[in-house]
Amino acid sequence: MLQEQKSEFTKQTILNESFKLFYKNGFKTTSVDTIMKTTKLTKGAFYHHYKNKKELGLAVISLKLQERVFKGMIEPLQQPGNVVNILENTFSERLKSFSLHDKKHGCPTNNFINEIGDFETAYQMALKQIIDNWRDALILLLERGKTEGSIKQNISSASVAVYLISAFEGVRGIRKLYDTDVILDEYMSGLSIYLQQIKH
Amino acid sequence: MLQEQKSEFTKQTILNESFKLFYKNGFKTTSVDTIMKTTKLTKGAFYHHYKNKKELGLAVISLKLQERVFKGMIEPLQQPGNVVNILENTFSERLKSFSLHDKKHGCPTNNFINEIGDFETAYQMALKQIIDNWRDALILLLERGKTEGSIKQNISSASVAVYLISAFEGVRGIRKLYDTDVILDEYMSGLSIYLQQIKH
DNA sequence: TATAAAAAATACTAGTAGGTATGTTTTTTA
DNA sequence: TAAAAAACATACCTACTAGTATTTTTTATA
Repeated sequence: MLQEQKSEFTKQTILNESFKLFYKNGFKTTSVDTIMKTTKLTKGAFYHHYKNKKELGLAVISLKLQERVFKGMIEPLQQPGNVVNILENTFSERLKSFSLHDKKHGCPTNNFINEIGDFETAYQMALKQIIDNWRDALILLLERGKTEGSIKQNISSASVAVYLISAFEGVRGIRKLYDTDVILDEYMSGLSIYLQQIKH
Repeated sequence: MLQEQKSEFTKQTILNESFKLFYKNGFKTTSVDTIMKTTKLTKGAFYHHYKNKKELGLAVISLKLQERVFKGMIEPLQQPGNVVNILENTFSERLKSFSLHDKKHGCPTNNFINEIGDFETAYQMALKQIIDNWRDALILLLERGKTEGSIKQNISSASVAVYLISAFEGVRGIRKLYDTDVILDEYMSGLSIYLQQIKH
């Protein structure tokens, strides 16, 4: 295999395994040794590709988490159709689509935010980028709804966007405490009530 | 000093310092050594009063966190007055009352939930208790509102309760990423919009 | 006031953490 | 095909981790 391809493959493998382990066991409490054991590689390989654990953490945030939020929560907003329907579908369907694993361990982005969002500026900024992108995409959709007449004119799109994101991330955490989906069903019903209010 | 009093004082000191350090730096990443250094006591004292770190963690959850949520978010719900006003005041005033430290580090309960809510059943259950109490208190208030005619009859109190809690906990995390209170203002405005919908 | 018991201090263990120094293997290139 | 460079492996270092064993100090009690 070409050296460049092989090297890139190794780096991606480390990144992917790291994401999984951070998601399952937390960032700070997952050691470089543990990561490299799952990749069947050694520490030498790790420190050849990444400067240190911090650089890996930032890579997981700006590559894995960013992509996950984009595909799951932002891209679905950019379709044509009724704005309120898109909102309800995006938030509800996303929740329904989660595996047991993903329900148990919450939102990987929210986990990072709560674990290291107040730890170092570099992490803070990388995570902020994700939320800002999400918020902006929601605002854009809500403004389209106002233009099309499906969303009330007198409500602040930014406020609705932030409230929607907050509730979603919040319930992803709270669900960790329960063994059933009752809390998710209640969330979805609570979301519906909210969307009724912003509908024109 | 009486032995019993002195002993209880020491145990409380360890508990209080632990809460502060867990809040600031996380549970898993705060060592028993670090805790005992701030108390000016030694490891011998710690392991005399607590079986292990897990027991301490559970004590912080069921004593410190429980009390904090009760005083800040449950007790204010149990006053007489218009239900919608009580809800708006409780959630908004609480946010406004937070110090810079508390804004920076989010909600200590939510931090525990996201860090170890999926780690061990014992933690899960202790944390679940807090959320259940909060949820129950909100449902009780909303049901009173329905009886009094200030809250719409056809909305599920449990759903509204869960959505309110989720959004509150969610924004406490997200605020960590920002250096300003803009996100909190947007949350509060988004909350207002929600409460308009459930008002009769 | 001697003795027992509780509270706390000291010294230690075995295991894990991030990171480094150096060696070996593989691939590229001249 | 030999030398250079990149990819990866091995061995190790220092600092820190939860927890234990033992000793000293303080307090209660007979």
